[in-house]
Amino acid sequence: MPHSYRYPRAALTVDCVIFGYDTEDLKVLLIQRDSPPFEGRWALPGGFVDVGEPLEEAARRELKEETGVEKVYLEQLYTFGDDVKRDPRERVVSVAYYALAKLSDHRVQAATDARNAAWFQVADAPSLAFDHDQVLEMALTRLKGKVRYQPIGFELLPPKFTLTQLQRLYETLLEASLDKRNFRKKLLAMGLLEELDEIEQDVAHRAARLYRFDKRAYRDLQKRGLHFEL
Amino acid sequence: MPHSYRYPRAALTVDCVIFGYDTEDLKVLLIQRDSPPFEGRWALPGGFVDVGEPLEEAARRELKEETGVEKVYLEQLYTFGDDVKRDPRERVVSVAYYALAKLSDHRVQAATDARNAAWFQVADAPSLAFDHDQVLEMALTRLKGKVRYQPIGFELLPPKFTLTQLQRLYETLLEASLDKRNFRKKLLAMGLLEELDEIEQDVAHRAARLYRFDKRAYRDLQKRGLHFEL
DNA sequence: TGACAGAGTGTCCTTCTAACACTATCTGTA
DNA sequence: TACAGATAGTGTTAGAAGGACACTCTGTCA
Repeated sequence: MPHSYRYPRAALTVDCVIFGYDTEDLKVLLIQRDSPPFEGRWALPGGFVDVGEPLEEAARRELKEETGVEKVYLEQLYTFGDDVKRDPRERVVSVAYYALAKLSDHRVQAATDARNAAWFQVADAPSLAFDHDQVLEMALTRLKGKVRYQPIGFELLPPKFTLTQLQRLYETLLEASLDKRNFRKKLLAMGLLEELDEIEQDVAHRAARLYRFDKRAYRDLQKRGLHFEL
Repeated sequence: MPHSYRYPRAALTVDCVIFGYDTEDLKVLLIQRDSPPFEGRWALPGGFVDVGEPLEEAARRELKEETGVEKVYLEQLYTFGDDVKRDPRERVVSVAYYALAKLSDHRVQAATDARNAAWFQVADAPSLAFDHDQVLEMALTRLKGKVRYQPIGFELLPPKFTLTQLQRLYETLLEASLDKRNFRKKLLAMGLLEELDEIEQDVAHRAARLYRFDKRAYRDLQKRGLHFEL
């Protein structure tokens, strides 16, 4: 049953840039397109928004359908719609979201939707379909900016982590190396970390103490105007 | 000539939050709606995006049509589309832009498009049509956040200004009072201000020296990773 | 038991931040 | 013409935060 409008309308899509961290590298979740345009090329998960569907819900739905990943904290990134030919078929405006996910929590269900989904190292991701290279780059810039003044880094680690893991994560995101003592001093001084009575297991050296992110302290801090600043 | 699609589509609009500063208060540019829905109510300037039109261009066009204001630096704010009933007529997704304009440069052309347009003090703007109260609030939050680490404040002043004017502007935006000596020290140390050989005219007290924003120095700084931070 | 791998820990110097008050200059009026 | 009013302009100091820096501790494995 076709739907008619007095004037032609752009199609509306959502795309998701999902970052994950793997004790080593920053990763991004991609799918392989199974139909034209860009058949076979890798792309960000995403798709068309239903007319009765909230934008963020559409993003979540597509993400789950295409990769099996769910329950991530999505944040709106930007709406891409200045290039009217960004989709070769017709005018498409796309609202991009981004998120941080713990890789450990999100083993990808390959080919849920008859599609291939996989984590790629951000550093050597393939060239993507549509303008998704641009979208990814913007998400990365935003992530790097945001991590400086909001402790979002915690989202990328397992619930219990060592200070060294946390430091490595920040070093990866900020592309800088940080002083161990200063890093610890600063983070502990913020009071956002809860020291646990547990230590790492199964490592071939002295085991490090485990910490947990103290969400309550974080919320309290936020109300009084947080200054995070690494 | 009607246009048909296999699935129903949301309509796409743009809205503009234009801030201006008036040596006293922060203002926002509003229009009065001349037709339903919300006939007679004040709203943000904006309207439907043409299918072949880039988003930002649509925002600029609507802004000019409805208020006469042009040549402002628009930045994308957010895309509102989670409430599917935000427009009572049908599903409408709106991409919001915001901008800073010098009030002196932009005397509003009243009723350009058979509509009333006017600057309102942000503090006592009327309740707006659609979800525009929310949009305005978000723009304000963004502006306040941004002003801390990017010297956007300069956009809101005439090309030549005194340090006191600049300080008042920041005090208005940050809703805080700043120490005169510290403020001057810090701003001058950044090297973004060019001291002119001119002073204020027609004031009933000692005339203050005029300054200009040094865009070249700003661009140079930005490349080396700007730290503005008031 | 010794070599290896990373954990954990303090001090000092420098820089930035915040608090603070008086004199200078111009105008307008008595 | 002088004085009252209004705002311009200007430095110092004390405390806090940031950044540089190196060695000992603890566990594992060969």
